[in-house]
Amino acid sequence: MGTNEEAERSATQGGAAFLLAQLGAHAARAFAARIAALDLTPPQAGLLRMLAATPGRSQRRLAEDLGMPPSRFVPFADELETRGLIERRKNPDDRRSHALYLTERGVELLAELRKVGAAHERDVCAALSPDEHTQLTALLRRVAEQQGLTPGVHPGYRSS
Amino acid sequence: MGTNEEAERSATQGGAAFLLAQLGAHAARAFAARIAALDLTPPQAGLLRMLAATPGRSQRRLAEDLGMPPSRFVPFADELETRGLIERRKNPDDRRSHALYLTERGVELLAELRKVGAAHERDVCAALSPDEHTQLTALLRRVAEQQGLTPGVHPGYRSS
DNA sequence: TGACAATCGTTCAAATATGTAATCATTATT
DNA sequence: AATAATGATTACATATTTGAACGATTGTCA
Repeated sequence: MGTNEEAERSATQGGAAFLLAQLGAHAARAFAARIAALDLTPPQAGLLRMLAATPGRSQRRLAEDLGMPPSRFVPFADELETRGLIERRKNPDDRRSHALYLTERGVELLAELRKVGAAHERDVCAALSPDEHTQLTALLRRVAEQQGLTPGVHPGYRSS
Repeated sequence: MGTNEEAERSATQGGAAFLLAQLGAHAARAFAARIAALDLTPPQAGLLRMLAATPGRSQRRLAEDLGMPPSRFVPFADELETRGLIERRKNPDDRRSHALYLTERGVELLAELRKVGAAHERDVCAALSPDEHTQLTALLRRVAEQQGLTPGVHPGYRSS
């Protein structure tokens, strides 16, 4: 009678949690492919966004929110600084920490990034009507909030 | 007027695509933490599910669907075989390929896995009413289908 | 004030993971 | 029968990631 099959499907493979993981990986990969045209990886794009939202943060806190160990953050920020997208300044109040800021070029690239993000959003949700799109976003936002996720922060990699 | 802020939020950080990526990573990580109690990683759980769905497939096809190169699949299957969860049998029709099957213990562990999956589903969607839960699942399923995702297959890692 | 612990950024070496190419057995092609 | 192609495996070379250690600076407390 196929009840067995139905139960299995709904439990692990067809449930919302699995679909979230599957679609999340798909959306992340598609986004990565798009921003590769700007020579950016998702964590790099994340840093630019974080600096636009709250400039002048220390590397340690940024690394924490990005979910990477400080030792890995150093070469990560190095490349972005070499490319002239971000800037390290000495914090006058605490001279051992570096405050990070977007450069002018960084702000420009962020504008490009937003265009790409909008196109990505449209593409991923192409199956839905405008109403449904709004509906989905609202549901997801509530789930994210209840799960304790920080808005706008994508913890790509976990660590110690 | 805050319109600027609003636009930025909706474009990249608050859109459905970003929420999908964020929630997907969160759900995947939470699931990984749960099945760690069974000494399983997400790819390992995926293989068990795939073998339950269609037994006797060749390693190459399984590796393909799992998104890993065949060379990496070998030690991956080795461990599961050592632990007595899966079994390699010579395919009589084509003796160079190995057909993979679940052992009895593998079937038992899969039952445990389903319980964990159900608990995970409940936890992730705790913010939603039963109706909303159904609604979300339906929306996600349509998006997944339109994006061309294979049902029940989570391409954890991409490769060549 | 001065000694000591804690923090930030950084570097470095070791462990780990990952992909590519070569290898062996078997099967398909001609 | 000779040759090409395929599946599983191995070997190796390379990249990634981690954890500890270090110098510089700041906080704490006697």
